[in-house]
Amino acid sequence: MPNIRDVATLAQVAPITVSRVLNNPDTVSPKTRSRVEAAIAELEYIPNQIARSLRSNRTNTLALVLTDITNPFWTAVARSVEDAARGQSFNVILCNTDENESKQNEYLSVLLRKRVDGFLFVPARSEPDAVRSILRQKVPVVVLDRRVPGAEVDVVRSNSEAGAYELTRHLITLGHRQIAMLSGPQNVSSAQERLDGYKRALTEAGLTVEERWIREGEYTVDSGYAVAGQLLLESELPTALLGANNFIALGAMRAIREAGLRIPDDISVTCVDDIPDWLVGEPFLTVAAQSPYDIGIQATKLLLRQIREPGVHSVEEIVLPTELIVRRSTKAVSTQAVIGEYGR
Amino acid sequence: MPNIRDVATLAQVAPITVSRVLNNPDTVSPKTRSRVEAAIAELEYIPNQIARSLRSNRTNTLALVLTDITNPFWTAVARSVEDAARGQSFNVILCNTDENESKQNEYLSVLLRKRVDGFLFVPARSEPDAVRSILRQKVPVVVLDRRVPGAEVDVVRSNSEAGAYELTRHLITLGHRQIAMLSGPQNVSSAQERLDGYKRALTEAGLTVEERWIREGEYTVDSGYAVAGQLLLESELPTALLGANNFIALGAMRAIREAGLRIPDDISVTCVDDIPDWLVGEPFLTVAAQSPYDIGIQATKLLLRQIREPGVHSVEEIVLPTELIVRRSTKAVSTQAVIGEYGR
DNA sequence: GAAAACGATGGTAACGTTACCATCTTTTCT
DNA sequence: AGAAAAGATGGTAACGTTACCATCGTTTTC
Repeated sequence: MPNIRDVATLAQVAPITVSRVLNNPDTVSPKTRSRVEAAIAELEYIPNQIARSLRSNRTNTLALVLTDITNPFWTAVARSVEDAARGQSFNVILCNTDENESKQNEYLSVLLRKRVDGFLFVPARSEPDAVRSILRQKVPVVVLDRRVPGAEVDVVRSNSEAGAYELTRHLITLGHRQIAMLSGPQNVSSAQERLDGYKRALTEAGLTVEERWIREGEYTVDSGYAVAGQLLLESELPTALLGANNFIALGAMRAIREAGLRIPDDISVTCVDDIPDWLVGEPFLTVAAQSPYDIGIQATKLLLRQIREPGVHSVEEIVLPTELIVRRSTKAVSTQAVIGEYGR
Repeated sequence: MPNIRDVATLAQVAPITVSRVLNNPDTVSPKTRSRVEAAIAELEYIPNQIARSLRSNRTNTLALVLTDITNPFWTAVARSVEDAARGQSFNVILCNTDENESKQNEYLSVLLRKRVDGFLFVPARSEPDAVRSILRQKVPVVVLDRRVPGAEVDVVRSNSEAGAYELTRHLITLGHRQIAMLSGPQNVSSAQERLDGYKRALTEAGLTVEERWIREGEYTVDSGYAVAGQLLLESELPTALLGANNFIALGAMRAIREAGLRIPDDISVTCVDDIPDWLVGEPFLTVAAQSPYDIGIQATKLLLRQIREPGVHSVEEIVLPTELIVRRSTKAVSTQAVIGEYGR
């Protein structure tokens, strides 16, 4: 592969002149410039960004470290981040951690070595150490989807507490009293908040929070399937089920169906996180929808601002609302008369 | 950020010795090594991969250039590529081209400048120019999902022709005679092949290929919606509809539903590409499923082989089978007795 | 017409790392 | 004991680019 010197030799100029043609064409006389451009074309010269990065300390690359691109929520985030980054001529390195801390830390270490210009980061746990290890190197970070108590860092997330609260209220309004909460891992802030929202709705409605209806699992289909399976073995079944995220609910739905029960006739099912309606023929799940595309856009904006304007910024926390979308997976409890009113 | 020289100074050794501790620890005496390691820890030194890459001509980065990460098919490919790359300590840069050629070419140019070690590439068109522009720089490439006549390049793809053929046969066996083909863009090989498979099945069954049942569109939900909408305005409606990919079928399903028709009672719908069953509560679409995860794994393996063993390789073409999965979106034509036999 | 300003171009060094060869010390062998 | 081999460490240069300063020639200014 030819380098800038080869071009310079062919065009009979100094390497620096070639550099100028590439970066500040106006500072080179038209005559010389066209000679250089001809040489570039003839050699099919492609500037070496590695060398540029070494000089400039800029890679024009962002790291997107998330749990699992396979979840449509994260797919949408990834798409929006890539869109926003592209517009500012940044590329995106994609990393799936599967909420696995050692995998996550390995990624962070490699990415720091690669000198990415910034991180869009979904920490596997609420503990601030991982985020701090980035901040300590003075590399810009924006945390997505989760809070990290103890770290001074920009965060873009949804209002999980309110989302779970509204869903629970929706179920209560439909007459449900036995509402199971399939919670996410409690060392993740969004899972905590969703559990909090569930509890608040019950308490405000004058109902008691019963521990037997609360089950903790992972944010995965398999975990939702397993935990719901367990729940369905009990003598008393819930009339409604709140999944902490879409995957948990999908797994639970499978378990429910395999147990020979019908949704929503026997059990209502709902969750935080939507599944894009164009993905499923007829959208079915009642959900508290987040706006993953927005989250990605906003986070990338914040990150690029940190990169472009170093100096000290105030720490930003952007909390986006969730939207209750009532579909066919929830239904009034048959044995009870209920006023069909929700969302307030 | 400290560099190798800072570490060397603190440990009272030469920079090269620090380099050795990092890359060939055995060649340094235990005494010196621990002194260096202490200095590394104290300074929180992070080796600069940029400088390493400049010397070694290796970035340990792959480019994944696909059409749209939002399509679950590509999501699965991306996931598998990332998994396979991680195992060999490579990172993946993700790029969405939306089948837009200028976007694609811009990406290729940036990625070549970044000196990625190889490309996993889904070309927007069948023309070989884009692939050739990479090959000319002697950068390893593997093409995904599509053939590129005229370019000597490794390809990993599904047998689209057979997939469409089997689906069409399935429909014919169910008694359908008015089978519409919502085809993909004809400058993409997979779309051509799917149309070919459709035609072959009709011809072999002694049916005539009627142009009015063939409509070309993009591989998107919106396009499927629009094209199907058009089709439904005609005086004679098809009894079955074959979408060239999942998105086209999903769009068509929306159009059909909005037209007040029922699937499969009024129209059977089917397509190439599955939608992961764990994503939808109850899988509904009859499809010719590809194996996106496999495609990604195989392609990454081929690419890493090219990278690891430069020399000349024979050009590989890996064609994976599709699998006919019959679900509830297809049904025998009511007015005709039909033998319920498919797939041979 | 001389001084000043400007425009165009080039030389050198530096970004951080490591390959190559050189040097010095220690161990092994006869 | 002396020579040879092995082990440990270092100096220098190079990867490809660009910042900084210098130089040269031309144009502008009074």
